[in-house]
Amino acid sequence: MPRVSREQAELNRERIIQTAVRRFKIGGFSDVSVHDIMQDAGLTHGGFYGHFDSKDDLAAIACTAAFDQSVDRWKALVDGATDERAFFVSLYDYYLSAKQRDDVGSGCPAVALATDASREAKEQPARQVYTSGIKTMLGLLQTFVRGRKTQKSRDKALVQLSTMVGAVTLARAMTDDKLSEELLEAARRHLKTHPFDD
Amino acid sequence: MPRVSREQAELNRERIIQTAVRRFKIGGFSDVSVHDIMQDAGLTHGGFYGHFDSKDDLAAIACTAAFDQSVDRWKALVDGATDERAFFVSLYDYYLSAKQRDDVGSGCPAVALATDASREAKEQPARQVYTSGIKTMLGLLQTFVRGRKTQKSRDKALVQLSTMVGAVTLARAMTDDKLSEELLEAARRHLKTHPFDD
DNA sequence: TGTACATCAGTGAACGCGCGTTCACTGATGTAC
DNA sequence: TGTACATCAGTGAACGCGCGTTCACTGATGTAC
Repeated sequence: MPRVSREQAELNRERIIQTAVRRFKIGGFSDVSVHDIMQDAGLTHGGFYGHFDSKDDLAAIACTAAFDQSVDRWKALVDGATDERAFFVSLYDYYLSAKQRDDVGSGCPAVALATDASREAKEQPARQVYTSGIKTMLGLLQTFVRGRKTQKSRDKALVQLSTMVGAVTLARAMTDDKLSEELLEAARRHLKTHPFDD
Repeated sequence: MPRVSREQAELNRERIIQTAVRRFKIGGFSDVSVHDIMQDAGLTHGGFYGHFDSKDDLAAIACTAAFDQSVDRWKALVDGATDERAFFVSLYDYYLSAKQRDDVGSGCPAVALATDASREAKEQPARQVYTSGIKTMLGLLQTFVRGRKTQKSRDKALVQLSTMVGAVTLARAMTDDKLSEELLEAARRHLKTHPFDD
């Protein structure tokens, strides 16, 4: 059934992007094919180039969408928290949970796309989008660290993100469930014990 | 020139493995082809299956070799250090350096292969090898943490590795050199300021 | 509001290419005498 | 030690397959009157 309404075409485009976000996070840019994404979105591969210039083009767009969604989720945690400490505790509990570890498709793009971004050329839009996504997250973290303009608060945000990203990255790779849980639990305990303003 | 000596054949095999270690760390398991590796090792692709059962087989073997080399490097740092604190400082300075960030082929497999491992099925040998490599590294770290049998020292090792892996992973993905350096510097400063036995 | 036609979103066959793997072949190496 | 022959490490063409991308086609949507 060719030719759908413009409204439907726009919905299809959005569905392709959302599917790409999920698939790229799970499988990486190069292991997920245009055919995979289009089929998953309920369309055929030929129509892809009516929506996007190339697979790389979609990768950059999907990367942008992924960080937008993730940043929105963080902001929702901010709104739901009574003070800075409560924000960080809810962030740790969410970020370092088994749920976020296992549901890669819905999880944080900072973890899922880090290696994919680093393997792209520096000129590739997807890698630049990834970099600016990380900057946004660091900015958000630092905003909620006490004494937010100091070197110490900056370091805190950088180390905090590194620890969270590293813990989830390692936890996802383990075949040993107990060790995987231990990694998340240790990071949670550490970050809560050595709070953002120590 | 077909048929080389058995000695030379063994050297060729070792060269293929070493080439695979470097290439897989840089490009990932699936983006590096058998042809790439064989050519890089100065051979033609057809001979590959005289040495290995499959590409997956090589991936597992290369993963083992990569961790062996990395663990040896850590042990050399142990031998070169006067006390535990000196060991950790030299580890941080080495691990969180621009050199280790930029030379992915020679760098730590825990960072380079983390996402590749996590995208393999749990039954895949390469992922199991990755997991046991991480266990070895954690064991080494914990051995040199004061009070090495406590929950605290275990957590310390887990968090330490997470922070190092996360910082290098993110630093590698950044297109912004200053931010990349900042990530490494913040992790170095943090880990040295909050020492292993705090 | 109804009709005639132009537009264009989506389809699926086709393209050239590189992949992992196989295999008949080559000729130096290894071995038996 | 020298010779004859078997072995087998490495070669490169070939396989079926899936990739990103292109394109002629279809028929419902959008538009002009």
